[in-house]
Amino acid sequence: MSQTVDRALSILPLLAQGPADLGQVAERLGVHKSTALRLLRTLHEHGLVYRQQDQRYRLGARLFALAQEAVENLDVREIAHPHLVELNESCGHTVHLAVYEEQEVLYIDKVESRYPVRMYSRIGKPVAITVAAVAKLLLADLSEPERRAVAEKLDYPMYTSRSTPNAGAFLKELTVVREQGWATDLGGHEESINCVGAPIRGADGRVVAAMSVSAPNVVVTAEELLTLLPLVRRTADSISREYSGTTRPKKA
Amino acid sequence: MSQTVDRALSILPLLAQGPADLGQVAERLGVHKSTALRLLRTLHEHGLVYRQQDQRYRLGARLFALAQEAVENLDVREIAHPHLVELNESCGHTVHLAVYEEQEVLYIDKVESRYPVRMYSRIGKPVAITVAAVAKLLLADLSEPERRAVAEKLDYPMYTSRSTPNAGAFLKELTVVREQGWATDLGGHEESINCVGAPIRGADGRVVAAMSVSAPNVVVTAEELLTLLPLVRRTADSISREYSGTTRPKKA
DNA sequence: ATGGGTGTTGCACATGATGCAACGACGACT
DNA sequence: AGTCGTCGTTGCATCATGTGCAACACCCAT
Repeated sequence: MSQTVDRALSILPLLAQGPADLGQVAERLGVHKSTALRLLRTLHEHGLVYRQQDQRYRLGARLFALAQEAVENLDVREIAHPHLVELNESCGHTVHLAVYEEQEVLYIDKVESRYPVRMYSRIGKPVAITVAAVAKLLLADLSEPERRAVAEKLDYPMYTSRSTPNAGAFLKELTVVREQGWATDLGGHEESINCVGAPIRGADGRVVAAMSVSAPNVVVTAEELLTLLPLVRRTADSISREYSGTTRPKKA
Repeated sequence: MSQTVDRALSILPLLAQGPADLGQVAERLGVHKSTALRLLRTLHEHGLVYRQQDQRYRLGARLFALAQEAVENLDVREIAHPHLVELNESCGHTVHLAVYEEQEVLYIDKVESRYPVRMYSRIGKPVAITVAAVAKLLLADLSEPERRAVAEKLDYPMYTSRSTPNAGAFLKELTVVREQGWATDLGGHEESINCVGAPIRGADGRVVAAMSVSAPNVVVTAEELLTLLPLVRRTADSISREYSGTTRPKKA
């Protein structure tokens, strides 16, 4: 809508692919060098873009700070976190929390049991939307036309032989998930990893987030993991209750 | 430099403090509502801003994705990570990696030993620049006038009684660090926590990053932690060598 | 019904963004 | 050493673009 801003913002994803010099930016934006320069300078002033020694531009530090603050302001996360930790302590597996936004599902919290894995490598990263348990839960709550629209637009990469193959299968799965109120991912993303998840609902009953427990085959079988389902659902419900309590419903 | 973009970008930190509605944004920007609307729409199209059910705006998901990709493109981090893990395994303490950028020092990697702490609460967050070992290392490498300029501009919060009290003390400390090639933070940020750090240098000898090992008093005394210094320095040097090898020096 | 509070649209104006061309700095190549 | 080529930078004239206004549409509360 605003051409100037539009152009400026287009620089960010461009630089996300790697550093670029002024000429490259101008070219890929389709504008004159001087224009690109001014945009970059403005981005620079706001710390979104950084100029390294070789004069090339790359994404800047303020982006982290912003993403940081953004995630910390999500009240669902705030409320859910202690519950996630508790669940993790009682079952020992990895626990995820995710939300849906603009056709994307992304993790906003994670509690990992054993290894001190680089957690940020996941947080913020888009989830494998067609197979993850949390993704199914979040999408299942959309209205039927919305679900259909999203399902059509998605790609269906076959991570494994048990990945969701196409839109039809996905919609069907969503219907099941919607009715049963929980979801699984049995080796659909990585052959040896299974997940069980449950939805977190706001005061109006709509799904605002989803959580899941993941564990590799080598630790527990899928059947064993499924025995955790009641516990997962209880946890999700606790979070829902607490969240509904603090949040004053704006809608009917 | 570009007024429109400048205004648009000013919205981001504003929203970082919490969701806001159109009126609030317009007011705090000092522009007409319709202007704010157009800016927000543009930000929205790029996914940097999200509109929640109550119509208020908050920071959007793409921000994470961008911050994500940004950090993953830092080649120092890529190279350093395995070394950090190794160091962590041999000493058991928390290991940090940080860089300097635009008068700020920020963590870009962290390996934590025991607890599955919410690691992202730190990564990307600005470091306590006047006391942290890594901050001293990074700033010590600046030219003398730069150091002075930065030191003057900083605040010197007294986190503890051993925090760096003022610019003079800080500059003095930087000189020491510069000469000895390593740095410590002995309870300067949190009373019970000590750190030892060493610089990582590029092919041209300039400090490109800094790493440190941190441990609370209750686990090891400061003296014991200092015995790790040789190991920390060796690790930093290994990273430096590897980084210098892969990076083709652009400057003399 | 009525009022105040939102968010939204269309439009006339001029501000501010644009591309050009010329300059300067630096390195490379001969 | 000299010259060419590349890249970033600047000032400027043009007019496309962003701007604020005022009116409208909407929702909720009274």
